[in-house]
Amino acid sequence: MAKKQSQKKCDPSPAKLKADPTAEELAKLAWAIAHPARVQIVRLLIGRDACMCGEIVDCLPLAQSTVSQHLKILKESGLIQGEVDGPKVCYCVNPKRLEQLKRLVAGL
Amino acid sequence: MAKKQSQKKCDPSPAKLKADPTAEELAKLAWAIAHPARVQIVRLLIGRDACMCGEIVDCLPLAQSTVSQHLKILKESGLIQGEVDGPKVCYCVNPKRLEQLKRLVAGL
DNA sequence: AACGTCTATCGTCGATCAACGATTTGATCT
DNA sequence: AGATCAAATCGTTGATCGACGATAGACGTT
Repeated sequence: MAKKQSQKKCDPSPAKLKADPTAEELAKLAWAIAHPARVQIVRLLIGRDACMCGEIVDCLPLAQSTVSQHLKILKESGLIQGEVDGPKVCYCVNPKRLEQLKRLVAGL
Repeated sequence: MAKKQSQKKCDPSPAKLKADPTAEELAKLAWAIAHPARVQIVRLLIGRDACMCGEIVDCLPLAQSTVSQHLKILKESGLIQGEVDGPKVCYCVNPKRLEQLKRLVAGL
């Protein structure tokens, strides 16, 4: 008690908690939904199973370019994917990635 | 702002995406763990049930002031709480808030 | 080929984050 | 009181976000 933890470090390795791939993975996925607009987009896609960019723009009080940016962030996280369908792009959620997010959060 | 978007024809019930408190709530909680260091802090607190700030600093490759900032963010999200214990501060997770996060993510 | 539509990207701007060192605050002990 | 240690806050810096308008690219249609 009241002993200075100069020797009793929390981690024996000097690398400390550096090597924690799941922490970065979870942070990355959490970051994807760390904005109300992106949460709504994800929910929209889950509810509709698929949706074009234009529809999403119509559903949100944001400019088209802003929505496109949010979609890009979501795509980079792997939570959603968009396949080109002619002149349009059809977005849908990536179930595996969504499951991974749920698993990581549930495992906290 | 957003005074020019005149209710497009996205959905018969546009109010659905307007007032969406859970989206903001989820975004807020997700934001709290949207950084690897904060994920590690939360895990640390869950694993130890309680932890002093100094211990957390020793566990992370970050300066004390930086850790303190992350703790502040986590505290503001409600995910953790710190009670003053003499000269030190004992941090612990807020189980209710953590449950809420898990529920919101699982409910996606 | 030219046009119109849909989407992505560019450039900009203000606001915020993340990191640090230095300093201040707060509580305990001698 | 004074010394000491723990934690929070201050002030700064560089990087990134979030928003937008404007523009460029891809594709089907005329």
